[in-house]
Amino acid sequence: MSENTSIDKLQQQRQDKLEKYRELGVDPYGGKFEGVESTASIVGRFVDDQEGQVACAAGRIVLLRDIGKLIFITLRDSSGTIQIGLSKKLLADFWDVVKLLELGDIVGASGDLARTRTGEITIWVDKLTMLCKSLLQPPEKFHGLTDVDMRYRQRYVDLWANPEVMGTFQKRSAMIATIRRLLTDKGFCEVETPMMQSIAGGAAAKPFITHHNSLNMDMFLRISPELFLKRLLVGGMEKVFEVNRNFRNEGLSTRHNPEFTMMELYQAYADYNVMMDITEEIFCTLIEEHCESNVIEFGDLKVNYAGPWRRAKYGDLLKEYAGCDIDDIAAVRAKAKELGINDEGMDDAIVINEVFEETVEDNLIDPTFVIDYPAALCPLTRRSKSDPRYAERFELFVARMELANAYTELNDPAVQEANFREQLRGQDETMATMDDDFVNALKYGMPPAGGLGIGIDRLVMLLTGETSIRDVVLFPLLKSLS
RNA sequence: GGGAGUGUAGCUCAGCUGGUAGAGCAACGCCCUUUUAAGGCGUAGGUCCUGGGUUCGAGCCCCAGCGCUCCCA
Repeated sequence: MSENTSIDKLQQQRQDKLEKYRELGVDPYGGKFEGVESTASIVGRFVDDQEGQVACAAGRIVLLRDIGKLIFITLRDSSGTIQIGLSKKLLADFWDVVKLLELGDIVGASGDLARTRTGEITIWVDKLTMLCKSLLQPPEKFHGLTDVDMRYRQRYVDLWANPEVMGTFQKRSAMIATIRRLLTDKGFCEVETPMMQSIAGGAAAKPFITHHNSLNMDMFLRISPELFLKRLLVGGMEKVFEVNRNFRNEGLSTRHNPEFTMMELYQAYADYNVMMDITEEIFCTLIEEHCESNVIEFGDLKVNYAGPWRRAKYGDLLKEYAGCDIDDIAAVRAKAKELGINDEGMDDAIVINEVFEETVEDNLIDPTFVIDYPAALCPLTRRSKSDPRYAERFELFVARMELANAYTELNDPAVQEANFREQLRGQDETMATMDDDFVNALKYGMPPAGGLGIGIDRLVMLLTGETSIRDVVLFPLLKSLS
C-alpha cells in the first residue's frame, strides 16, 4: 500500500494514545470481562423512578459527546445501544484515562442506571474497563459506511457502522435455526455430505476445480449434494436434510453468488406433493416467527405469502402467458421466433423452456408452484404415471425468482442410467463423467421419495427485503484488490 | 460480453462555462457537569482512480485502462 501521510497522522495519534494508556498502567487490550448484559436487555428491564438499579455493558464507542467534566458515550453491542455517562466526580482518579477514549474503542462500563434530564436511559459509570483500543478511524458517525464495495470488503466495519446490517444477518441466523428446528421436529436427520467430489453431479452447472496433492487427483467443489443425499435414502435414512454451500462457476449478479447456501431434504415414501406442503410450511413458519406481515415488499414488488399458494401446471402457464399449447411444437417455435429466440438446432424441450422463461417467469410474483415439467428437462425426476411426457417436478417462483426445486425422485436404475447418458451427450469433458456408483446404489434399491431444495440466500433476501444477494451473504465473492 | 452511472480529505459529499481544491463529520488545541448527529472559537489534513492527449492553463474536455454500482445477455 502506498504511504499516505494523513492516514499515518491519524493512526499515529491513536497509537500515541495507546502508549499513553500503558504509561497510565492500563492495558489497552483488556482481557476477560465478566457480568456483561446486552444493551437491549438493560434498556428493556429499566423501570422508571426506582432506585438501586445497576447495569454492566460492554461495546464499541459509536458516539461521544464531551461536555468537559462530563462525557456521554453511546455504546453499541450486537443487540443495540445504550448511553453511558462518565462524570469527573465519579471517576476522578481515572479521569486521565477517560479523557483518552475516542470513537471506535471498546470498553466495559458498570454503574447505576438512571434517566438523564432529556430522558435517556444511562449507565452512570463508577467502573470503566478499557477492553480494546481502536487504531483506525471509524466511518462517519451519521451516514455510516456507504461505499458498497468497502462495506463488503470490510464487513467487520459495516456490521457496527450500519446497525441494520447486523439485524439482517441476525435474522438470517434465526431463520436457518427455525428451519433446522422445524425439520428436526418432523424427524429429519441433519447430515453433511462431501463438498469435494470427484464427480460433480446432481445439477447442470459448471463446477470449480481443485486438486488433492497427495492423491494427485483433481476434484470438484460440489454443485449439489443431491446424489449423496439419495445414497443415504438407499442406506436407510428415511428423512434427511443438509444445509450447506454449493459452488457454481458462473457469473456474479444481484441474485447469484458463486458459493451459495442450499437446504436440501429427502423424504422416503413421499412425492412432490408432500414437498410442496413442506415448502409452504417452512415459509409460513418463517414468516410467522420472523416477519411482521405476510405481505412483504421486495424492491418495487409487494409479495403476498398468504396460503394456500397457487399450484399451476407448466403447460397451463405457457398457455396463459405465451398463448401457445405445449403440445403444439410448431406454435411454440413460432412464438420463440416472435420473441427473437434462435431455435435452430434446439431440442423441442429446450425451446419450450426458453419460451417459458421469456413469457411466464416475469409474471410470477406471489409464490407459485410451477408443476409438471417436460420430462426432458428433468433427468433425475420420476415421470408422471398418468402422462410420461411430464415429470413430477415443481419449481417455486417468488418475485420472479426461482426459490425452490423439488421432485418425486427417480428410483429406477435403468431409467436413471439412460438419463445420465442422455445428459452427458454434448457436455464438455470436464463434467462428462458417469456416476456409476450412484446407479449402483439405485440397484440396491432406493425407496420412492420426494426431494426438495430451497435456496437459503434468496429466501433470506425475500423475507428481509434485501434485493441483492450480497446483502445477505456476510462475505460475498469480490475481485481481489491486487 | 453489451449499456448506463460512478471514482475528489480517514468517512459522507459539493465543485458553475476549463482559471490557485471546498463543506460537514472525524482528528488536533482551547472552553463547557445532563448531552442526543451536543455546542462555541481556532488549527491541520489532498497522487482530484491510473496513463496519455488537447490547452497558456485540466478535478472539469478527449482517448485508453482499472475499480465499483445498476440494468441487460
